[in-house]
Amino acid sequence: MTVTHETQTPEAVDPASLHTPVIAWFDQHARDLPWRRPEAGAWGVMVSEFMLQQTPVNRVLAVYEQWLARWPRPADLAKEAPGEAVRAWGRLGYPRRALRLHGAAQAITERHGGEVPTEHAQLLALPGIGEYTAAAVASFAYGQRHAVLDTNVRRVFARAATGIQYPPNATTAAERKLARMLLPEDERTAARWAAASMELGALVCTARNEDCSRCPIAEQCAWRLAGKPAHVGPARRGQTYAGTDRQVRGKLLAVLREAVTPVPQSALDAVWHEPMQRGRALDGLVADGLVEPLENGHYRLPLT
DNA sequence: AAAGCGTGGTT
DNA sequence: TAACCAAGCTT
Repeated sequence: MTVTHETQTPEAVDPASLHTPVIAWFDQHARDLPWRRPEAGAWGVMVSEFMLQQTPVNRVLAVYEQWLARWPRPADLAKEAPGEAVRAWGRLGYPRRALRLHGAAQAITERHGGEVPTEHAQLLALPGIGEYTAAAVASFAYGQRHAVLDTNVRRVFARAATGIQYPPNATTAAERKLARMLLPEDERTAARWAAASMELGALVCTARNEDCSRCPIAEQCAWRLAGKPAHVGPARRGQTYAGTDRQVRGKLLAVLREAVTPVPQSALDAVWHEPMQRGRALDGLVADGLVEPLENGHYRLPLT
């Protein structure tokens, strides 16, 4: 049987021997991020998780602060027009996240009395919340015991436990099983471990230019002990962007974000020369609920 | 289940 | 410079 990078058996690792050094390292080196402060609350944690989906911390910080100042509770956002959420989202990218966060705020207001739900299943049922975000909110905001598998943690586990440079493109059952095996039994320790292992991946065990000299578990790292073998397997999915519908959508929505009043078709036509692709992109934005077409041929961010 | 979905900094 | 990378979700 061929052993691929996806089915490779993890080295025998003693979970407990990882928890203590990683958590101790976290105590020393954790960044002071606003959503980690007590006053952030579950809503702050949830907002940060939406914004951090595929978007770097540095770009999120300013928008996060403005967002929480303007909408300090889910109900505050829920009563706004969805277009205001899209506008406030600014240039974070993937603006459908803004729409979903707005929808999640409405659901929280209607179904959960305005409080971010504590149960993983209830979180998972909210728009824009998947496996990772549900676990992250439950763990970071409520101190619960969940395997929190984001790209950072997956990379740390791939290296430290499995001995490979990069995890598979999509999260596998084997990764989930490993994450559950490594999760501390004690709830408080598990929540600490989730944040600590993620931070380790973000600051030290990075995708490129990892710094093993600063790693608290370098001596136990299967990948390092194996001589840091180079990644084998399918290349990571490339994200071509230039000339795609995504780029056109971005340009169209940028015009609408800046506009205070509805925008004429001509203003949108100016952002892209090719009419077919331009029309397809605009139709897509309307279908997604990111843009509202008016009777008079003008467009705006959605009021409802 | 593979593809689509933004944006900008780094290498 | 083109490719890679960044706390994923949805269909």
